[in-house]
Amino acid sequence: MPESLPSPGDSPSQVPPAVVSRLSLYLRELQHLLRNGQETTSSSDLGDRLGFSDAQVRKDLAYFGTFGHPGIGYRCDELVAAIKGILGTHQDWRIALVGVGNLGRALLGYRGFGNQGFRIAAAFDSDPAKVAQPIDDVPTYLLSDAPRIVAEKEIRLALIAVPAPFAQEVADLLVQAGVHGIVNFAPVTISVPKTVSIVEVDLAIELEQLTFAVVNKPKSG
Amino acid sequence: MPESLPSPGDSPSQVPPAVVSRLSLYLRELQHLLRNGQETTSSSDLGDRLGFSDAQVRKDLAYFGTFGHPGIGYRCDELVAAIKGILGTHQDWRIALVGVGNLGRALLGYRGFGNQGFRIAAAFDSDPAKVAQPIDDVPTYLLSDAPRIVAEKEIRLALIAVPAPFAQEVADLLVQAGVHGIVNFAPVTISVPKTVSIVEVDLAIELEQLTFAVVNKPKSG
DNA sequence: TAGATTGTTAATCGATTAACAATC
DNA sequence: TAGATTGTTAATCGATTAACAATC
Repeated sequence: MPESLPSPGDSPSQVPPAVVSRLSLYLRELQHLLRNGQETTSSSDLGDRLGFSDAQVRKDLAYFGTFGHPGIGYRCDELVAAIKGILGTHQDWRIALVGVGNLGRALLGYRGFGNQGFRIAAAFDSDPAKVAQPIDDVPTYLLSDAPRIVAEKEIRLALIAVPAPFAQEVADLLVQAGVHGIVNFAPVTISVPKTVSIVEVDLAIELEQLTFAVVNKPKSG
Repeated sequence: MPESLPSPGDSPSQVPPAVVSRLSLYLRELQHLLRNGQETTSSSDLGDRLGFSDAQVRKDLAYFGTFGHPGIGYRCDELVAAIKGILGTHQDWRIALVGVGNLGRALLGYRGFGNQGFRIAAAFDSDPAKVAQPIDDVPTYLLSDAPRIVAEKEIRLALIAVPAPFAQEVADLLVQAGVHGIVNFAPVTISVPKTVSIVEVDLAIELEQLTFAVVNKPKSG
């Protein structure tokens, strides 16, 4: 039987960042197994599916507690709940989206946040024409209303989908408004206070990782 | 004066993956410096801007050759050319996009590939209605035409932007058609032969990394 | 020249892997 | 019970940092 579920904030102060991203992969795979009716799994099964060793799966989880059953493995539903607790996604998170261009609209239309505990609760743009009406049921506002709306709706995360030259000022405004975490899609490094977390997603960089790998493959053309 | 430019494929067989992703960040920052008229930089300047140590910048570059000038630093244009050579983006890459939904259309409309050496040369979907006409000047085709079009246009990279349940079969088809590298936006782990490179981009996972960081911040609410 | 900065080696630090007693 | 599998410790491996001679 597992210990009491971990509550967010309990995590040991020094967990390697790589561990946290694997946790997300474990979660995704466990949810997949559950959908297929599989009730338990083991560190070697889970590792095999994702390309990690059984030892790594167990070590990663051990940073946060003991969630398995010796001789049995892990109950998928228990481990899902445990990992959600660790990642902080047992609660729902409201998100602000800034920038209602092509990418912004795609993010607004993306189903797939929902079942992971995320919801875009407001979208902002500085162009009045783009925020004239709700998009995919998400209310839209002028960027200048962000401080008020973020406070009212208790929004803590934001997605920045504006052109690169505006990303830093938008980030500053969001931080000012009380946002604690930002995913930045603009291809520029932005700086935020140490109290704010940031994740950068840059498509060109992902593609460069790919070309490097392709060009340096052992052999195949 | 730098050695001859590295040509793709020259890279030492064992370069840590983290080094390659920093290389992309160096490139992005160097291009930013160039646009601002800055002709040279140093490992400590570059490191400061991105949050790395000067030693790390120099060590990363040393995996691939010597590109700096002792006492002077690095000429931005030389280093840009060198890094593009390493990453393989000195040449242009043609890309296939599969899945013309919300995300697919956003990717088609994304300006920002272009100046990094990438171009979406064809878009595919299995719904005839979605591929009735070009989108943002990109020709669209039925997915079943992918093998022929990929060969004709000498496409080597692909973006998968289809719903999760279809991602694996689309990947299989693309590999069959001769694609060497895939960026997968579907929230599912897909497997490809060892000769094919893959990069996974999952928005929910990025957000989970963020909530973990937010929930575990030293202190701030 | 003196000051700045590289490329590289050696030392430190951190993460992964292997092994195994404890458990079901 | 015998077989399976965990959680954890110790050993290995790899990446980062610090230091410095060489260079401009």
